[in-house]
Amino acid sequence: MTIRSADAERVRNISFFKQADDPTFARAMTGAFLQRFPANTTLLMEGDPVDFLYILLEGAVELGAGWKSKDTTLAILRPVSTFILAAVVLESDSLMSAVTLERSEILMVPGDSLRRSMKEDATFGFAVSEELAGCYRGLVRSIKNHKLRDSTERLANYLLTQRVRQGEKNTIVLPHEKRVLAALLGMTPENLSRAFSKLSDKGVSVEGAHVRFDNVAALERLARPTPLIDNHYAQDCNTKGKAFTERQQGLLDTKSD
Amino acid sequence: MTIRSADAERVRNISFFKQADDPTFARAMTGAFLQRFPANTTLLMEGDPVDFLYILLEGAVELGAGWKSKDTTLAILRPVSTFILAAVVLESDSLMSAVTLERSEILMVPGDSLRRSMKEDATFGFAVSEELAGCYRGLVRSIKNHKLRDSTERLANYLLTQRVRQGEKNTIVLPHEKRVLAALLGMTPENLSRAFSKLSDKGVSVEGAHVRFDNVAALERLARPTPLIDNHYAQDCNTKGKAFTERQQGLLDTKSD
DNA sequence: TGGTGAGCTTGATAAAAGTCAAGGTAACCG
DNA sequence: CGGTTACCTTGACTTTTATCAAGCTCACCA
Repeated sequence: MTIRSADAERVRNISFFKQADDPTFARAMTGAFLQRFPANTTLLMEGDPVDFLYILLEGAVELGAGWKSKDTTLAILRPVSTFILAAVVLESDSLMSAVTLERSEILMVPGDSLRRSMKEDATFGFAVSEELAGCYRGLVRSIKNHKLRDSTERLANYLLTQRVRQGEKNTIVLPHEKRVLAALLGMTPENLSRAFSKLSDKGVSVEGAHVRFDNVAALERLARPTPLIDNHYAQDCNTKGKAFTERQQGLLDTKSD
Repeated sequence: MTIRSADAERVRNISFFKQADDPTFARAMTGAFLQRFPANTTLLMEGDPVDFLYILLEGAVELGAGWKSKDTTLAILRPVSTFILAAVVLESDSLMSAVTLERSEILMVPGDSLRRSMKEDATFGFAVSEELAGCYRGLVRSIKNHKLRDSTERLANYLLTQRVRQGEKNTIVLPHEKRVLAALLGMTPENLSRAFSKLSDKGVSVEGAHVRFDNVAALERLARPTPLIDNHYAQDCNTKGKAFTERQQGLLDTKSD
């Protein structure tokens, strides 16, 4: 198997592999291999059969979809993220396309291995169910974000989420190009610019990828973040003493399918 | 246990219970009870802790969400459907509210029983994973439907889907009030009316809940249905010889969380 | 050093969807 | 049977978002 042990370690730390014991983990990884892709490589097109679970270890991947000459971005993934887990579980065709945005390293795990491990080890299977449930809830959040908020409100909440993740400082660095950010927030680059200028009222100033907050209270008054939509903490969280992961995802952020 | 055997039979036929053996099924149903609710009863509010898996046996339920005085419908469920499965698996709070639209019968299954069965029986656990994966894909379809199509296109595709499900006849009966249908399709009742009149070009005529199609070809030319968005067959389907269920759902139709 | 191009912004315009107000129809009920 | 009510439709208007067309900035490079 062509996997460096450092990579194996990172994969093991993914929520649903963490709970697997060693033999199950080894069996789930049977036939897995690491592959490197340049930027702008299409990994998967809509409708393609899905043979592997993809685990992004380095780089960035955009999940998208198109219809009648329109295109839309469904999620931008950053390491470490898995994608098309749902299609793997169902042995069905992909509903989205996947394209690298940067040079990326991706671990490809054969669907058969994963499904077999799930069927043999109920604990591991349950962990995958938790992962799928978390992904589902991420999409519910996305839909709420889109249907209940206008573009300026979505941007305001995105900025506040980034601020929390980057340590509650009064400046943040945008992790994507603005056109990518616009796609992620479901608007055109033009409207992203306009949304930023609407937020200057609320003490938001932008210079390149740097955003400064001079009046967080005013921004929060507009944004009204809520745990029922915004998942400020993308890492593991704790409920009833049991650790599990529920990632923010889909149109909001990182990690999908 | 207060469950009629006729109801037990219907529950057993739900995709992910069908695959369970009898002892597992019995264990998953430990402590389950049937409850009747009048119309317009709130079963669950956003943010409520979720203690039960809900299985709708009779009636209709709307799943919705709100923010800042706005409200939106995420799905309309019809029997037999489960809901808030994802929250049950994760033992977390509901991200959506659930309200009966009609007098309804609902089987409430304790979350503990379900989770325990999943952890004890890998086959059952895998079946739940398949269900969650199907739900996830239903939401992906919903998002694509919303982001890639305008309201008239969504209506056109909805009508074609109903036509397939109701037997490819040239008339169908709308299964919901128009205002409910509007919510389901993500538009206002006013715009639903306008969308219907835009479709009169394509041979669509409406009288009350009855819709007639006089030029299906023209309608399809506008609607351009695709299996990557529209799931015409809400029932079980077959892939690689193995039966599994992938329901259409979310904003498109029936069945959720 | 001056050109080239990608990314971003700005303004003008157009399309899509929501809002508000009025009216029509049909079922239900006193 | 007349009146109330819920639902649907229609028209005028507003808001939101997308589109198109310039321009601007800045890094990169011949």
